[in-house]
Amino acid sequence: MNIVQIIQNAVKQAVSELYNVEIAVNEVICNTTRKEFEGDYTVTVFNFAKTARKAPPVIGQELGAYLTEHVPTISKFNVIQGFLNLSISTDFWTNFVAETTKNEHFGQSPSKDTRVMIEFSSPNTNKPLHLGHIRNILLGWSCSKILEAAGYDVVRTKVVNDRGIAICKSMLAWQLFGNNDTPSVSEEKGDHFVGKYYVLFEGKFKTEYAVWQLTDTASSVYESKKKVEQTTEEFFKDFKNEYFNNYSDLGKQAREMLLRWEAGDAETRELWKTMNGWVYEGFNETYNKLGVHFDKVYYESDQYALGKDIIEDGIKKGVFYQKPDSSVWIDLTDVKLDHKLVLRSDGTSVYITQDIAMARLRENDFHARKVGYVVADEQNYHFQVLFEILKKLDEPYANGLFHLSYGMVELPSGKMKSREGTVVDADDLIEEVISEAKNAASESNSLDNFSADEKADIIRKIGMAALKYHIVKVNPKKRMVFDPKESVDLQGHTGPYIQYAYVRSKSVEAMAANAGVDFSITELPTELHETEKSLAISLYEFPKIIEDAAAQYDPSVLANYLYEIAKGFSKFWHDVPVLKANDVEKVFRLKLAKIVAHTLKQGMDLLGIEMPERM
RNA sequence: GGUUUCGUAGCUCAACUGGAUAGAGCAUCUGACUACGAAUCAGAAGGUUUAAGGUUCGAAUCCUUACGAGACCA
Repeated sequence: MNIVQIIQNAVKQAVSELYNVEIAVNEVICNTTRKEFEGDYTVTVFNFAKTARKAPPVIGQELGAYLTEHVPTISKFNVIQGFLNLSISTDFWTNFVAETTKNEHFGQSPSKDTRVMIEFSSPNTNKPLHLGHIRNILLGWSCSKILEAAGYDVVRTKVVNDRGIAICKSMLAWQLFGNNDTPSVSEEKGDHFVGKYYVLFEGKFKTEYAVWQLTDTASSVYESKKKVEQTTEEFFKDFKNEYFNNYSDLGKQAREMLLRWEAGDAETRELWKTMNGWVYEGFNETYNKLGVHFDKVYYESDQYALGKDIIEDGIKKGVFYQKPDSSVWIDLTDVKLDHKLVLRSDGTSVYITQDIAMARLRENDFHARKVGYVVADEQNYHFQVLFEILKKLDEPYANGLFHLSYGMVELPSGKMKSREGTVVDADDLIEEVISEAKNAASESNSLDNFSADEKADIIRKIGMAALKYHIVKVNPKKRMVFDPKESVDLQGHTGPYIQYAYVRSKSVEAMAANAGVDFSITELPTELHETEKSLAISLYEFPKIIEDAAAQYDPSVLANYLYEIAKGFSKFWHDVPVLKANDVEKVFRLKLAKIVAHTLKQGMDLLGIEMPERM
């Protein structure tokens, strides 16, 4: 049992015995003591003051006396106002360090016997990945790793949005203007290549639209449909979609292509396969650079027509109802949501229908009892609705659904807008952080002894750590402002700072081994330096931090914790000598350094960040 | 218009979910490399937690209102 739980249980016991009041264990507030006070853990006793009918300081004294008597690891206590500060005996911490060095799996929880599926990334095939996708991918990946460490059996999936009008636009533009060009001929990454044609389509369409606006047809449309006080400019801005659907030649061609695709036209399907193939090659390259992979990829094209049987099933169960125009709806007013359309009157499905179908498909494949979707918070409402519907349909995994909702990424200049060309491309960004790491490395000579390949690999790890840590340290729920310049910072609260602490801890270990330190010494120090103790206390929390991060689906909890450890170690490094200490202290401090190294490496791995052995 | 999330140092983020004097990093200023590695450490300065009320032993955190920003739904 964890020391905090021991204290909580003992307090519960004490309150029951001393005051005849029954409280729940989790009502006992027990935190680490702030550093300006003496003690390791602090119990807040105000809560019991009312029911026990005594002044908080008195209760503190009485509880303190009880705890030091009944819990052997508590050596002494002091009371300030309603705060009971408890000191844990030194040998508890030294033993913790000695035992943990033997535990190669420190931080890994035992199996929870539960499968969890986590869906992330889920890109469209018409444009390359950008900064927003990077946040999604890093969150999804690190959550999946953290859940694994917390004892879950994790399945990673993505759903590729590979069909629809958007990809038809790219296909059409390539057909019309591509001259049979290919990514390999033009030496472009496949996803960028296809994205280029999407942009090209939009450009051509815009020109076509502008020309049309000068025609008589356009004028008469404007005159007959304009709202009061609406300028031509405003009107045509709003009218764009309608123009695309009803007047545009390019729009007509794109829609015809979509119809041919849906009809299964061989030539169209062939082109579609080829172009999506290029995109996947490009995506995979980016996924590899980010160090992520998936266990199962689903394609929207495989299942977009599914879901109708589910609708019928739902109508039979009385979950859905049909209107006279034969459209199908669900009434969610009982959970404070609206009536929601699940099947159009023409029998075509809507987004949510496909999501229901997808959920069932994956249930058949994996039987996961927890299912998470990593999707930006603009879709909060959508997932609320989806989850309610799945609950009403009584799906077996319905109670384990969660939406890992994250805030959008903004630039210092505001939102990213593809139209204004302010989108930060994923591949560009990766390249940039690595080249920045290279600049920094060239200023020091610490990498001089390495081969060019080794050097490049270390620099890549440092650059990627800067980028990934910068993103993953922010609470997912919050919108974040991303300044590309800051993402390549290598000092302070950053990934490379943590890597540096790790590298130093490994280097002391190596030096100790070279110096022939006698590791067989089992004697432990009887007193601890302040920085040793606070480091030990922090390290002790590692398993709990992983559990917390897993429970909240929040990697930033772990990221910030690892920074604390690295910081604690850096201070320790400066404050206390290791190799020059006496034998008992030397061996103990090396053990402490070993646990730091283990914790940092494991922890960063859960964030998807690699550690260099030297830097 | 309705629903909803958010507002913390100049900037980017924390605050153990209601606990002690709101903490870090960057930027600014000052110290520490002939030292187990200076991508480091120590220190200074920086705050009426958007504003006003309320709840209580105790509020950045909960409630109400206003202002500001974002998202979704028609």
